[in-house]
Amino acid sequence: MIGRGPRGERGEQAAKIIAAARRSFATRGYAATSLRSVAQDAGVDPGLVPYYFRTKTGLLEAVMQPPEAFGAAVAAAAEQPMDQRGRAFVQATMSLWEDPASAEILRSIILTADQEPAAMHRLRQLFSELVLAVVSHSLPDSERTLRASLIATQIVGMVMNRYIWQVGDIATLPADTVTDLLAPTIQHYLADPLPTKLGDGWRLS
Amino acid sequence: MIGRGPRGERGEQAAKIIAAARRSFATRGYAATSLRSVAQDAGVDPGLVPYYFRTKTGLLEAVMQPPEAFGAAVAAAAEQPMDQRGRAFVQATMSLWEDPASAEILRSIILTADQEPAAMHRLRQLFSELVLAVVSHSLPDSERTLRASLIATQIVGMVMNRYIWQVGDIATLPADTVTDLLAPTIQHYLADPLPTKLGDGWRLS
DNA sequence: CGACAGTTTCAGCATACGCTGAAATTAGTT
DNA sequence: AACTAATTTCAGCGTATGCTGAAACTGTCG
Repeated sequence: MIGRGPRGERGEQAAKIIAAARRSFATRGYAATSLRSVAQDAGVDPGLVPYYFRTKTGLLEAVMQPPEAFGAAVAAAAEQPMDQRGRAFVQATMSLWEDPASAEILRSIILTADQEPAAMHRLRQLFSELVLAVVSHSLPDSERTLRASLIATQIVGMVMNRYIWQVGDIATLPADTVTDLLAPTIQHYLADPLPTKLGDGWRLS
Repeated sequence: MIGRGPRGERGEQAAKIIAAARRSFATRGYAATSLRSVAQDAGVDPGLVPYYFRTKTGLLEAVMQPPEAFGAAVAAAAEQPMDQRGRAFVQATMSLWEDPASAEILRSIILTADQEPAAMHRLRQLFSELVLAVVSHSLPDSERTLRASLIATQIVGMVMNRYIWQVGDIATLPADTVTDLLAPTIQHYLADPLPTKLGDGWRLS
């Protein structure tokens, strides 16, 4: 109704679309989100979405692109001395998820991982960027990836229950309490000896 | 082409539809599954789906309805003596997920939980039926639910990485090895003392 | 045989989807 | 002022969606 033609700064409408898409992907999920509804939430003409992002998966990739220094705190925890590293890692992960902007991106990825290869790829990437980095580099590769995978299970489980499903006590406790509860487990996976009887190719000691 | 009218035993077509829907919900997910594609996979006329299940969520509820003695082994683990219960619970959970039929149901629930309230409800129900039952009944309620929630985080994390996303070493290791690796953590959440500094209303000792 | 309830088929409605193409408008450059 | 490139609007194509309604068929029972 206002008329056609450019409006405000370049990329202003695109940013509004990304914000609205993030909100929708993070709540309704990817498949249940339509380009038309995104445009409406963004207060923008529906045609603008394909114009800026070409396809729906194009929009998804823009949504999953994190701002600068996204997991910097988590990566920094990998520099801590070994005996405090478990707790530092949990703490950094919690603060990442307690930030609504970051949580929206991560939720979008998790809720889309089983529908779009791009999201699955992004998830694997975050796994090796953030989790694998925390494990001691001086270990044999097989033990390094195993310990990282164990840590991932505990972190992911906390995330699903607290931030995705909001199920159980873990969802309502204060963040520091959750940190206190999980830090010992992460520290255990990080540095304690693991069960010795492992299958072929997994013998550690 | 064969002609109209009944075919085989009563409920035979309905069963084929449920089986096809389970397969699709467990892989593509709920929103990405169409009633027409389910009918095609089941080798059945599209009109039969609304006929037997009325709505798409009706079909979902049928899909989520487990066969008899679904989590019996897991529930039975709750009867074990306390010092072996952690390992028994992990073992039972693993065998539930290693069974393809059960895994299909559970995958359907997990992939749908964030899109349909019915699936979320079913998830919470499984949580209290299976996980809460394993914690000692002689504890104060607040500690009981907290320990159950901690166990849920570790189990859910393993499930997501191994059975849903198939990411990391945990996805490829033999089931018994995974059991060996996780049992100590579950046992810890089950019976070991928890950090004493907990927030208001959560002081344990 | 004839009524009858239960099942299968089929046509289709109303709506929504992702995406395209072209026209209309703007802002910036010369 | 003329020209150009980028942006916004809008109409709509082709396809798919969940679901409905009625007709055609089957098997069972009187």
